[in-house]
Amino acid sequence: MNNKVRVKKATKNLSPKVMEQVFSRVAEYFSVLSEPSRLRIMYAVCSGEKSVSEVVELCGSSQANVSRHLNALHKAGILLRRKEGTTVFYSIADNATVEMC
Amino acid sequence: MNNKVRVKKATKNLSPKVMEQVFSRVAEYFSVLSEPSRLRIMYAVCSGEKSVSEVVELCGSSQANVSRHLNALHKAGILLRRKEGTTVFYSIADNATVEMC
DNA sequence: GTCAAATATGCATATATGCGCATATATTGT
DNA sequence: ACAATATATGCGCATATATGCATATTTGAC
Repeated sequence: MNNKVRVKKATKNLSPKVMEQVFSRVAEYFSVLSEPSRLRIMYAVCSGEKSVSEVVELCGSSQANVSRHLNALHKAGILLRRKEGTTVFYSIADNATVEMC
Repeated sequence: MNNKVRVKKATKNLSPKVMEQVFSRVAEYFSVLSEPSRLRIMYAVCSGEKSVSEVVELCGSSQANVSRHLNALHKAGILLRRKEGTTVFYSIADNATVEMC
């Protein structure tokens, strides 16, 4: 099945309003991945669950920045979050994201 | 092969400097796809080659904006460009990009 | 309660970028 | 050469966001 048919099938039942919402969501998703700093963080985390301070060590960015970026990646559903005492661990939610990058 | 091993294999021979360049390129690629207006244009074009004015009709944005966005998508290697007289046609360069969206 | 460690957040600033507007450029037909 | 059409681009503005700095918040140990 060619691409034209595939996309048509996938979107034929969507109203223009819904299409706009889809565009917004997809754009937001890509937006989170559109910065080298966050990709560096993704690279640090994709080898296994890491705490914020571990990512700070690996990436060399400031703690404040890493915390913000990890939060953004988490809110976008790209990273999972696990709290253990005062430490917060982040890990890849879906390997497909890493494959894509 | 799990993701950790895959990424390690894919990056083990890359120096930190090269890694940074990779991050920059990937980020730039995602950046182009991180706006609803450009995704709308992608959706217009993914059903088949379209001229600039056709995309303007389909998207409802201004001619200037559409032209800029098409140019950006072309420079990122996401769209192909074909000139015929005064008309410029754009088309999807790689279906994988559409699949991804 | 107090202290220390880990993480998150408020604020100011610098940079980037999308958009509207007007205009430039290129190509075809007369 | 001139006009008409299609496309591209320069400019200014408004908005978004990454970063550094300081500080707040949360949790565990004593």
